[in-house]
Amino acid sequence: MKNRGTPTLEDVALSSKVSTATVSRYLNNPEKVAKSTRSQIQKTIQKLGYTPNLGGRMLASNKVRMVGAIIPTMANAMFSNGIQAFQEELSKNGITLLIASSGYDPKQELQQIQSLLASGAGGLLLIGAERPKKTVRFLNQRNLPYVIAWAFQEELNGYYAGFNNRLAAYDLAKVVIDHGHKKIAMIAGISENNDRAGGRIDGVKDAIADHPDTVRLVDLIETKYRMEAGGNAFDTLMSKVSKPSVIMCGNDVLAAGVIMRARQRGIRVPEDVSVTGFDDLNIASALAPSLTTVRVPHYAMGRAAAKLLLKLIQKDEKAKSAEFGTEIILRDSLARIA
Amino acid sequence: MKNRGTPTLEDVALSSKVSTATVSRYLNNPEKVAKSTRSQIQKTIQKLGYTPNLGGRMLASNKVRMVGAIIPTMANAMFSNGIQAFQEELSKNGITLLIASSGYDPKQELQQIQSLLASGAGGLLLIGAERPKKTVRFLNQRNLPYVIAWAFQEELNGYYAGFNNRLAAYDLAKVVIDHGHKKIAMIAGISENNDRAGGRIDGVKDAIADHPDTVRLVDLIETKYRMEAGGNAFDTLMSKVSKPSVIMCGNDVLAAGVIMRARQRGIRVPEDVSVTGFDDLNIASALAPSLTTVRVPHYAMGRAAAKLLLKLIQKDEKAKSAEFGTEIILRDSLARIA
DNA sequence: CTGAAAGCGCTTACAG
DNA sequence: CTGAAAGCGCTTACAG
Repeated sequence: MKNRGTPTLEDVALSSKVSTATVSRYLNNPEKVAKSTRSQIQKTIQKLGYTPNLGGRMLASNKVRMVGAIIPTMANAMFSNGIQAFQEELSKNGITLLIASSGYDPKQELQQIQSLLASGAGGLLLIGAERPKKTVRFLNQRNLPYVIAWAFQEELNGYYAGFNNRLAAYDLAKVVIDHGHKKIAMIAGISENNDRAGGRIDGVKDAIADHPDTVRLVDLIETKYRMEAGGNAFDTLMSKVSKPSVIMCGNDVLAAGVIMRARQRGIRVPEDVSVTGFDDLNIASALAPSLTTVRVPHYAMGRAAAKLLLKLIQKDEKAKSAEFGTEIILRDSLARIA
Repeated sequence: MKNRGTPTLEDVALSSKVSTATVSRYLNNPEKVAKSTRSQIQKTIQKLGYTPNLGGRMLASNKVRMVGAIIPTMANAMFSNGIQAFQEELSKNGITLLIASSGYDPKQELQQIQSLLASGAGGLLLIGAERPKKTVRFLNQRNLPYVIAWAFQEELNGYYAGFNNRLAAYDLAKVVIDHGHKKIAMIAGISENNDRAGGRIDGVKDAIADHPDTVRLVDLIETKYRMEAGGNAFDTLMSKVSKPSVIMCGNDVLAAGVIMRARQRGIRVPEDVSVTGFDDLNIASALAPSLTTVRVPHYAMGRAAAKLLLKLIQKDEKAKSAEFGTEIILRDSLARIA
């Protein structure tokens, strides 16, 4: 014992009259150590109150002990469920989650990627497929396993655990059109640097393009995913001459803002204007009227992302992207019109 | 370059034609390096895509680089805002957040504490003041700095960044009673192992005890913080002979469940029964009727928790607990009755 | 302002 | 089943 406070593996070895190699084996592969030696070491570890030093371990071996996730924001239910599932699955496999947020800013995302790598992340969960070349280059150069969630693009390479935002929005828009709506407005998330927001816009446009002579997009506003912003966009839309019969929102938070503001303005949903959302957060069913939206399998997606990332880290050849379907949840905020 | 994939500090040194000491200085105290050397190193770091190896750093110095947070659950907006703020503040100080969830289970909490420590956490954020002696003993034995958030108990030692749940609930209950309510029911979170849930119950009871002859607690149901559970508890309450005039909920999620279920049952809020929440999540203002609740300064609290923890880690003598006040937000779900 | 060198605590072939 | 020893990538007095 070098008498320096925290006991080291060497202290344990000395005190147990074995080599450091044996103590290390005891720690990592106890079955490779003779029973009698085992109990001897066990005893002195107890006595000294020894705990392995992470720095030493990390340096000497290259086992992945941590994985990072960078999400646009935590202050929002959109990612909570998925991340919870992701973390649970990692924890089951003895891996710790490092987490950071980018505020939807690609520069911050790169910064946080670097920061999490510097903190020992041996793999990464990223949200969405769209990011600057610089970031992708950095990732590839480091040969870093990473999984993209909340998106799925089979044409691009990379590993995904997600869903097709464009298709999901297309399906919802088709249902909206089937309900007789011909004047559609959209309040979307900001599509710059956000392929999920962009995909949802494109999906709505696709469905409208199927009916070029009858259905049209009367307005499209991109704004932040905040209730207040949704409400403001609603005011803008309703102040125009050509009012929509339905407002399709880029997510449930925007839709909640719209429904709330409509109530304040004395505009009835869905009698005066229909509203749809995206995500099926808790809030969707609690709103009045309850919200027609797209259900995203957040929890399953988060789990799948963890499993996929774990496979990539183990260089498992069978690692394969997972695509999730989405489901349209019809509730009261969407009216059928003549 | 040893041509082994990940570039090391030595590769950077070689390629920059300086010593490893200088590169290390550049990384840790750039001002100690000549400007021209600085930009030289900067360039080759960029070129090689170098990121410092955590194991090496940890082994060579004892700086705290990571901090852990263990929260009951991430799949819930209750903690999102606070954790977001906590993470942002850490990030500003170059510290990475390790995160884990306990599922409200003290055993899992201890497990996760050990796991985060083994992953290099040099400090911890914990939720609530109540935990088994075993856990507290472990924490103290390791001499580990930690901050307790979402609670504040000046009589106990330890460091807090939080608020007094009991007092906040007491204040709200007083307002409820001032509105003329005499038959109060409460749908609370599960108080076992949860001092926040317990404190809120006690606060309501305290206020009722101020009016022993006129006001009474007609019912108290403890249940999980889920909308569905809130709805079910509502059904139970309304099936009893002695119905409450107001249902005080342990948080906004439960209240949302109540309001939703009431709507389904054709029971009007607040005409037939009033409802209150706790937290002032986004959902509170979006509900119909909008929810009277207690606003908790989640964001400020998260930031303060990070600042406090950072001070503790730096052994700053001025480290001091921070108590936050809460605010009652009067909205439409609470009626004044005769 | 910079470099040579020791050392942080562990793991892991390799040899026996 | 066990040990001697090299080496993982970094930081930090110390000397210049």
